[in-house]
Amino acid sequence: MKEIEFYDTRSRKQRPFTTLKPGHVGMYTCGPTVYAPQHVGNIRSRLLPDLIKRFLQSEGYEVTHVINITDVGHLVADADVGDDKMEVAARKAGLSAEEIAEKYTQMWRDDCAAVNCISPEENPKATDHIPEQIELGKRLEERGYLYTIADGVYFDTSLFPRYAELAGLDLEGQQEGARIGVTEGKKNPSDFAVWKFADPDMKRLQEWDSPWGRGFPGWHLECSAMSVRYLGERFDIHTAGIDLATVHHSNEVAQTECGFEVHPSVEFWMHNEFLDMGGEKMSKSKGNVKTLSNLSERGFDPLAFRYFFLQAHYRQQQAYTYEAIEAAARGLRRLQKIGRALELVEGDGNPGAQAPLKERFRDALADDLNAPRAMAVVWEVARSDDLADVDRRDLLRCFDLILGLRLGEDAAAESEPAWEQDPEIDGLLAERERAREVKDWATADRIRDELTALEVEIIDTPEGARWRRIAGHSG
RNA sequence: GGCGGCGUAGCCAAGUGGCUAAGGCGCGGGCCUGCAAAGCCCUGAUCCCCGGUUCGAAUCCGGGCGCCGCCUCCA
Repeated sequence: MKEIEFYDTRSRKQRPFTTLKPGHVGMYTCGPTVYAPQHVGNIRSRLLPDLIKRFLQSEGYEVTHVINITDVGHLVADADVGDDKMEVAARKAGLSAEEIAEKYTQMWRDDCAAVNCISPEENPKATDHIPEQIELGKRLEERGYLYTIADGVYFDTSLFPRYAELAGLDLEGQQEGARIGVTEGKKNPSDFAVWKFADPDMKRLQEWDSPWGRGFPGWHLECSAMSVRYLGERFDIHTAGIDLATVHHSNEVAQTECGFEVHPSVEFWMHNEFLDMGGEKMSKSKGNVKTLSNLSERGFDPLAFRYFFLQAHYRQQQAYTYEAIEAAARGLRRLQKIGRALELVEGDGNPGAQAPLKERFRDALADDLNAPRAMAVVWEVARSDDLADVDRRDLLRCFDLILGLRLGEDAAAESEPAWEQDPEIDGLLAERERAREVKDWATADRIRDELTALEVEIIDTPEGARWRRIAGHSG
């Protein structure tokens, strides 16, 4: 049994996992901005905390997981005052910001359920916590960290010596405005808005009164305010995509640690790497597979994405290709078949025989969640000739508590997709059946070829011939 | 300009100083099946290039080449 170790972005190393409160883990995850459907990269960022949670639960920890819903803000660019992702989406759809948020929040939750994520204990919305955010802003103001300029109230990062620590920034070397316009009046390039003033000429759908005037909170404020509200001023794990580490999380740390005078506010910063889309920008016009529903439309089980996720280490960029997803779907299906067949085995297993495999699986995950290594153990069990079936069954059950691949699911409930019917095709099939009865294989094969040309696949079963459409591979 | 990551068999991907370089998918071969599907078995790499350290390197160091990400309220 190895000690559990996780890589922590702040200390830039893998170190033994410890908790602030014995047996309990507080974990915060930066959740979705709900103005559009989530893409597969977002889902990867959702699967990381789910893996952490399942693993730690299997280790006996009680995990309180909080994922926020960002349903306000997000300026598209400084140049476009008032152009805000929520607002733009709402305007386009002719809906209110709340309706847009509701729609995409639900879509996100459906996606999470489709990849079998355990629901978080708390799933707070930013707009439901405006008072908490204002309260934190006031604390920062009282402690002298804020200053006001034309478009809002800003945090002076030069007053927080540890500002560059999390992201390992070289503030001197940063090129302000390298990718975005400079905001007039900021004291330091890294300063960020805690509260933005509403543009008097542009009525926003979402704005609130505050001690600093009417406006809306800076994006970073919500995560500080809500993590403290639900997990306390200090908690154990904070997860998100790696892109958020540099700016968002540096700012979050600044707010929480300055506002509440604590350090460190987060024990383990765990960031997942991006999917490598091969330099190809995801776009609907290109028909690139990029959302979970796109996968479903192509006939893939959404859990194939979960399997795909488990095949690579979370801190490595993972190449996202059609081929890889197809391979994952196939691997998943085979594993599920094995798991389901083993569920029919009766009897008790032998814990002694299971122990070594269990330990290797567990130790792989204890080593900064090395899921690919754990999966190798899973396959070893799935295909083992040495283990008794009861032991293979028990082991896969145990593993699947963490994998979440529904390996032992009731075969009858899931089973094969329903066999299809169609007068024309059924007619050809009947003709083929007659040919087969008289062993006229030439005719039977000719009909098979005809149907194959129509993208129809014939499967002979003990109950007779069945058919189904071959999943499309276009795009 | 600053910061970070990667380059291992056709594809995805573990391994980061020393057993025969995990695992999945595909390809090929075989078994089974009239054929096919499913299933089962077998099968493949000396680790981007060059130089160095070492008894010994995919694994450490230096130099190339190539790819990707962050520095934007992008996962």
